[in-house]
Amino acid sequence: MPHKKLKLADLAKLAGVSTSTASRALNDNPLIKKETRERVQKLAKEHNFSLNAAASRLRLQKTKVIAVLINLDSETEQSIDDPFLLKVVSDINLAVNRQGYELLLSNSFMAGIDWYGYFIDGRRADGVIVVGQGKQQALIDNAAKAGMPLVVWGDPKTDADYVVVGSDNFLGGELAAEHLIAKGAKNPMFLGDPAHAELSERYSGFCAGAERAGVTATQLLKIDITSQAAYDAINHKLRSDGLDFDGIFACSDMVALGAMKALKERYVSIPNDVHVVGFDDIAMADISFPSLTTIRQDTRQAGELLVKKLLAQLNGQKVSSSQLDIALIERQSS
Amino acid sequence: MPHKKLKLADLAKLAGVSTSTASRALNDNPLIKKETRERVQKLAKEHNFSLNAAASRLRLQKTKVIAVLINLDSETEQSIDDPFLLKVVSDINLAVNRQGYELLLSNSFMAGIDWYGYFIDGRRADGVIVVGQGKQQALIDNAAKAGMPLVVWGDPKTDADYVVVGSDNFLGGELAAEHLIAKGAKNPMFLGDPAHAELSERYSGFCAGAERAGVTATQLLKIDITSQAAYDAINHKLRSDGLDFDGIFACSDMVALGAMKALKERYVSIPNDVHVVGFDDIAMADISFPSLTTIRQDTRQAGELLVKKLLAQLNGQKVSSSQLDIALIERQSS
DNA sequence: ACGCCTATTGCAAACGTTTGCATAAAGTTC
DNA sequence: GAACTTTATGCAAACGTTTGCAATAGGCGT
Repeated sequence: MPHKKLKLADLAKLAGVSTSTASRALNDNPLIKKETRERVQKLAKEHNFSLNAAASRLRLQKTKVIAVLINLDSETEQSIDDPFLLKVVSDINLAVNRQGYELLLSNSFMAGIDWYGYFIDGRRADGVIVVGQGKQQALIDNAAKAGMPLVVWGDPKTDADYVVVGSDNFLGGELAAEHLIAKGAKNPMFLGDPAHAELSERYSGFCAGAERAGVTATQLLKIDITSQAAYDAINHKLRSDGLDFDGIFACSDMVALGAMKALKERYVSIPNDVHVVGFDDIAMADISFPSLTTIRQDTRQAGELLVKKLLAQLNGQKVSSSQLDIALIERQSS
Repeated sequence: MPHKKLKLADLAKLAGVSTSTASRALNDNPLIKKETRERVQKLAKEHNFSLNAAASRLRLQKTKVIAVLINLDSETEQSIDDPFLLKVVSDINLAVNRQGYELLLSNSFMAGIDWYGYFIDGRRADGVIVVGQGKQQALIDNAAKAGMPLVVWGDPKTDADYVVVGSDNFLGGELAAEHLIAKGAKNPMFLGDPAHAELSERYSGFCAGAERAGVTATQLLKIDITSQAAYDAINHKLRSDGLDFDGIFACSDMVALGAMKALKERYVSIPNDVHVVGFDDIAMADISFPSLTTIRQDTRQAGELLVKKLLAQLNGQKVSSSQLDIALIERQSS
């Protein structure tokens, strides 16, 4: 069947009206008589008619598209591998769709230097959600200054001109520290890289919480945010320093799991010898053995909020950053 | 700075040429004198000029966009949670970008019933990559019959009118069975749901491999493809049947990890009492303890191939399904 | 000096919508 | 029944590209 493309004019002809009427009918414009509207809509459905989005976007100067820009640190173009990030993207996708928008999945590789030009001037999207603040925020700043509708997933305490949505990382760190110490840890250690905006907050919170609970000397093991790095670092530390810590607050669940593997291989008991707390609450946290105590980030709510704030901006409203609630989920690892 | 949008006509004026010349210059059309081309291009760069994609698409009848359609089984709109699927998407993203295309992330919720109408007639994308055959393939069939440029990630043995790229699932099953038995398993069990096209192949291969290795009686524990379901099912089985198996071939790593958790909680030794083999080789396979022997799927290559085949179709070439190599990665769980 | 070929550029139409404005038909008021 | 309002529809322009064709200029052979 040589399925030939219907354009609005064809549909209008079928319905015996003009294209303007057809257009308005499809948009349920009350200018058009109810019967006419319904007739056109029924016809459209029957013929599987769909508007040419390109033409529509050109005319409307709007795309009904939201771009999600994965902001990776690594210069080397790398695929994302932390399941948590992907979870965030997936939940954003859901929220975007629920609002009737489509999702353009992009990254710094495609968007280049001038995000405003690429997305907005280029009429590829009406607004952008940036996932991951990364270590350098200059490009985000530029885009924001150029007036690009923008929301960033990151640390909401960031003092910047753009809107950030994220968890209360500081509080998460506090909770983790207090929990570890309440469980008996005297020498808790932070595992991660405070160079990241979000992780820096977690680390600060961790130190503050520990101090408040009466532990002044905490360790910091600075590593990349991958399970492999965590595994290697713990192994190395055990070999060189021995077991001079009895609690770990890992900056992410993947990091925690990597650390736990190293501990288990050396027959360090979790939680008896070392208490472990992670961050994120990915699916694996519950499935690992022992299951992982962690700080849960509500990605579902995050997605909703990111999109809501972006759409508000598109509507010309002034919006500000906001923090998501987090919760400590106690499991076997502590 | 009230960054005002440059259109091609403005850029042309700046360069002192007509819009047609400017357009051709940007496309490096040799009709235009080299100097002119370079002058226009330099000017474009300086002013961060970018073409209005909507207008361009309208005129060209091409979008330079590839849609990725996540085909979830569940009627309930659910976010994806298997890290492997997300890995696939991420690698497709990479490959798509490398070809200069953009990626529209979509799903059955947005695309509705008539994929051809939505994506192609609607000028949202030039072609579609469907991730996941799922249990019902009618919609894929319809789209293919309507002539939609299409490649599916699934089981390449599927006898269908559309092009499928996927791993050699049958061989994977065989390798897993042979490996389990070589390691001493007498009563291997398959964990998964053969209703899925891909899993059915894995199961068939598993049975064939076992039989060839001299084990005729294999068990099948039919479960949803989630770690939680695996955990519950193994728990339930241990309680009701006791430990009447000594090898598990799980249809995915997540399933394997869920099963392993149940085993570990009941002090069943892995690999001494039960050998476990998974499928996919997600990051967690290496990080779990004991680390998980598994059949690796090459998602990187998958992404490349999916995109390559789709572009070939767009070029009018006839392409056919193809299989990816897989490999058994031996780790501690066997 | 003329015609012809090549190199470079510009003109104008077309892609398919949406919408301000004009129009036509029908109803209302005095 | 004239003037006016209301209701429903159509006309035509505009969104910003790309490209077939026409046009101009310069070079070259005779």
